Amino acid sequence: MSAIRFEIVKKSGASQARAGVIHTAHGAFSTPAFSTVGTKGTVKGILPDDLRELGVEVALSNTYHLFLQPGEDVIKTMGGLHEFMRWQGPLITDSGGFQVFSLGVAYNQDMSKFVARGEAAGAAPAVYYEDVAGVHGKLAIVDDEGVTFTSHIDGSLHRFTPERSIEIQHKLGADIFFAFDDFVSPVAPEEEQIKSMKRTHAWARRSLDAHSRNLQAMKQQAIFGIIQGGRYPHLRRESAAEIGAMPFDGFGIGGSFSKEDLGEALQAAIEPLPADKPRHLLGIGEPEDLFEGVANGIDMFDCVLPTRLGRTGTIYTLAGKIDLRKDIYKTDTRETLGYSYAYLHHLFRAHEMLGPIIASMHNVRFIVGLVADIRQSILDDRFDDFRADFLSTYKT
RNA sequence: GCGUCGGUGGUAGAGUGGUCAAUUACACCAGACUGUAAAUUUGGCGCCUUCGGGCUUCGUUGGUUCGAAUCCAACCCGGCGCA
Repeated sequence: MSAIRFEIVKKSGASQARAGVIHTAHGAFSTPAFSTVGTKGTVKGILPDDLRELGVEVALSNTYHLFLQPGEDVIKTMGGLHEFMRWQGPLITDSGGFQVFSLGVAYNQDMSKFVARGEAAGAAPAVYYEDVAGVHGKLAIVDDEGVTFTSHIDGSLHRFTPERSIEIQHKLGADIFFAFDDFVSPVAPEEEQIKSMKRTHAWARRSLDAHSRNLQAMKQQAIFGIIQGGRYPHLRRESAAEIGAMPFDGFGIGGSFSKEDLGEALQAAIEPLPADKPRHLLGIGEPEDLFEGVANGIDMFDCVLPTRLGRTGTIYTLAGKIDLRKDIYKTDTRETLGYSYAYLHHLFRAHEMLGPIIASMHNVRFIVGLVADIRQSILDDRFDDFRADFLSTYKT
């Protein structure tokens, strides 16, 4: 039994690309799907009604952030996250595993889930998180049972275990949520990656167990397991085989990648997975990466980039990204959403909040629209052509 | 005319004898951003540079001093007060 139903409508002949529909307790969304990220229960700067008009069908929030503020009990009391944030469509929550990374090993390390071009795995700094937690001002310490962390908001001490993460996610009530996972630096050596991956596997089992003990939640909420394995294809394969054999409703591909081996990592991570369940590539969202993901069989994406870039003045165009704050857009007559680039340029220069709002809306529409076009191209059996066409003019 | 306060890099505004090419903010220029510690953030911002340094700057001119954005004098410009 699963709280969602995944219907595959079309499979591409030439690649692993596929188009489908996922039915949830709060309606359906088409796949490939791009989920906008609303970490704290809001897609920054955009009203739910506007999201819908921009083509958004599904949104993703975060367990860690909502646990800290306002707290899962407040949200449960207010009728659940859908009702609280007034988004009545399909909703996903991330488990907080990523925050273990970003507030733990990656804290103050100028590190993201993507490693710089050419940076080799294994070329890691000489210290790892168990050893340096606290010493280097990390906010999270990981052990096999769970993670102890201090709030980045007020410094208060908390602890997450897989069971606790699931309990919180039950209270939030998203249609789809993720198992609690762990991952390490993209440049950590293999033994660290293995250790972290095994921990993720154990936590996946515990997440599933915790979910299966709540029959009410089982009926309404689906749980996705997360595949780790870093940048080693054989670990990706191993992780996918392990997680893929567990009775999850779908799967997330987590962890870190580099631009060059994204395709290879995805191939290894997806091949062992059951074909009839959806796959979500966590946190990935540049146009070229979306194509790469879909080509390898990804059904769902989420990414902060449309809103983060929009908020800071950069918008997507068919020719590539442009920074509207630059002087050259001062009198640019091109328009988006009915507003000229010149006006947006002015709003950003003047630090008016409408600039980030409109630019975020533009980017969300661009990326969600792109994924919708990708879906159509799969239905029309011309995904590869569409990909080539798009990337021939889009400057990365 | 007399008195008084003041003239610093795009702007505001620190600095009041060496650690000053000159704090800081804003502006400007270039960059970053991939399960959001993010309406964030990094670098540059006199000229030249083999990146060691070199050269010219703090109204103007001259002076004191080993050394001046900082002290003195005259002049120019501005605010205010008195005539």
